[in-house]
Amino acid sequence: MGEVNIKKLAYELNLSAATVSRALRDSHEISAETKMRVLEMAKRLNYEPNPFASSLRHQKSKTIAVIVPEIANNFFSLAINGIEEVARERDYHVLIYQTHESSKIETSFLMRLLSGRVDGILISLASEAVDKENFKEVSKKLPIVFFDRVHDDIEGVKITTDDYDSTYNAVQHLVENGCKRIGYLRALDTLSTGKKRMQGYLDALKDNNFPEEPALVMIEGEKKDQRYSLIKSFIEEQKPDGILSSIEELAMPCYYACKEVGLNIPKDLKLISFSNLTHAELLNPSLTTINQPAFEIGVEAAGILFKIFNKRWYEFNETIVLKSNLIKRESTRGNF
Amino acid sequence: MGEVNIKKLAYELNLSAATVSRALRDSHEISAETKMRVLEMAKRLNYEPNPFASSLRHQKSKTIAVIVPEIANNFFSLAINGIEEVARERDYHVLIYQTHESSKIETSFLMRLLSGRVDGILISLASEAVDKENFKEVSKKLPIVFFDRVHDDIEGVKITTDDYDSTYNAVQHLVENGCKRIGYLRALDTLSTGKKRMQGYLDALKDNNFPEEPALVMIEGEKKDQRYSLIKSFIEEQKPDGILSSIEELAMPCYYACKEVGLNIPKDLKLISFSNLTHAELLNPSLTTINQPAFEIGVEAAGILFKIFNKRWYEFNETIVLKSNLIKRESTRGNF
DNA sequence: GTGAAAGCGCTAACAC
DNA sequence: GTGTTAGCGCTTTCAC
Repeated sequence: MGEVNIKKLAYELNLSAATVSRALRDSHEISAETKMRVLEMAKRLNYEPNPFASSLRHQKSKTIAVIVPEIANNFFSLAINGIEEVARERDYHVLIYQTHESSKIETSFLMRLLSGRVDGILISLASEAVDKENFKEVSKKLPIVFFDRVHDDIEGVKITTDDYDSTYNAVQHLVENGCKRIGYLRALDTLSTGKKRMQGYLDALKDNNFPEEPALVMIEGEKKDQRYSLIKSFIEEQKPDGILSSIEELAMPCYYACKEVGLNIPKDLKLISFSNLTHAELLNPSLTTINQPAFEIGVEAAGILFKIFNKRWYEFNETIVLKSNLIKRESTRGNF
Repeated sequence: MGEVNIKKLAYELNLSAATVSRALRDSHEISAETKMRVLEMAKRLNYEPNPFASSLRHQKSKTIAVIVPEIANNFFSLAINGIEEVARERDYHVLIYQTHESSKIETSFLMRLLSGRVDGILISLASEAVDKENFKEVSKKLPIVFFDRVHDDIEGVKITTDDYDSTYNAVQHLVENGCKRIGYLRALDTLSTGKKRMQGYLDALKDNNFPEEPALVMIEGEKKDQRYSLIKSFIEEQKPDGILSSIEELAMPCYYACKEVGLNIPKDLKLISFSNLTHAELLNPSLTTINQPAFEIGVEAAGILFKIFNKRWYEFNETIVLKSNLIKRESTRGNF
């Protein structure tokens, strides 16, 4: 309840509300002197315009929504960081929502946002299978930019990384370092992001004349608390000498499992993973990572959204691909 | 621009807007049948109430603001996670702002929020010296809850951890493991949070009859990119056999510095730090941490804010202290 | 260059 | 139980 409003300013200045409003918006119809007087009074009384009144009037909110699976995640928190910085530059506000990988929650957020609360949406999809129709519905009414976790069947503007190349090159790196049985820890398999990562792995194996061996692909179950035991038995049963993890959350348990099983990384098993751990360097052993430019993805995604605001947004249907970085460290060092 | 509004619904149903509005809010004055009809039509037409209109009417926004130094930080992202979950339960929206430790940016956010855009604020203060007057001004108009990074001179509701005990006990642990020269990496010194951590360190030294030695307290400079070199020379010059770091960001460089200087953790130097690293266990060596209940702090802070909404908020001036956890690992193992 | 009036969508008094 | 009216604060025709 900003108690001082335009009416009050107008009263104090012996002007009409209309004039004050125009002066505040620096309209050319207002004399320099009046503008001065208004601005001064506004400052003196600590006037803050009521955002709801002007949103109601303009049908725009100066607010964007960010929907992510989790905030407490090295990748997403960095991306949000980038988004927030861009938004701040433009005096926009950022609403944040986490889906915890549930498409039901995701959908309910999207529906709620159709009310006009935001001018646009930045979203990284939940891994649970999505309702494509929903997105079509939403994107008819609201500009929406997808980042990192995207789906081919859902049209729209997308910012991703070179997922296919990343896993392809990662496998290549493992092969060069002598791996013969390369396991893959699969995740995000309902999303294009996950499919591309998987395909890069498969194609790289093929190009190296490795036999197809489905058992070397570990499929994550529903429950997150089963990850560790799943990985442990995977390692024990399949005896891979290299593991490529498609998400950071599956790579960490490998460390624990190897310790438990008595395997040495990298002597017995080489490990590489998508990760935005700031201190992958300090792990024991340091982790070879596929490092995604998370901050830049956030900046890019937000940047595109603002571009869309300034044009007719539905003209856009592009996909921008940023490059990830393969950072070689001890976990893949040496040959066998 | 939710094109379907109450007027449209009213028109379709041959009712007045007021009746529709009442039906939607489940008013007791409306007949069961009418309610049914309205609800059905609303669903059929995908009606979403315009949040700005109702905010304007009610002078409340169903939105809270979270102001933190950084989002991409293990502690803050977890806290935000907790906040978001609580907000979601209550159908509230969460705006996010990062100050990058600048009190100027912090102040400008606070001022902008006075417009009524949010019903309350959760804030973790920037380390840069704060303008107390500002907060008094803001908290007159808006409920505000401080968490973790708090300031004694600023009145208000606060959620913190047992900072003094944490450092006191950490020093105790180092002493028990044979440390004779315990260095302290100081940060947040303008805030009570930082002062309490420092005091816990000082008192623990005194209680163990250690001589006062100001040079063993490393004061962080302005520039973050100087952290590493600062720490390196600190270690070389002061030759501490134990280091207590008041923030995670100062502990990580210790690893690099020790490697560079040829010191072994924990054989030559024991290290302990405040940290919410998920995988402190996997560092080389694993890091003994003071683990703050970040998620719970977020939940608690948001919970209190909602309590304040339901009562007369200015009655509150309490401080809630949650306990941190000292998790002993290899970086402080053994005696010399 | 300034003012009066209407309206964005919703809701609460006040009718009946 | 339902309708009429006014107004939240801001902006924008349309007057003058």
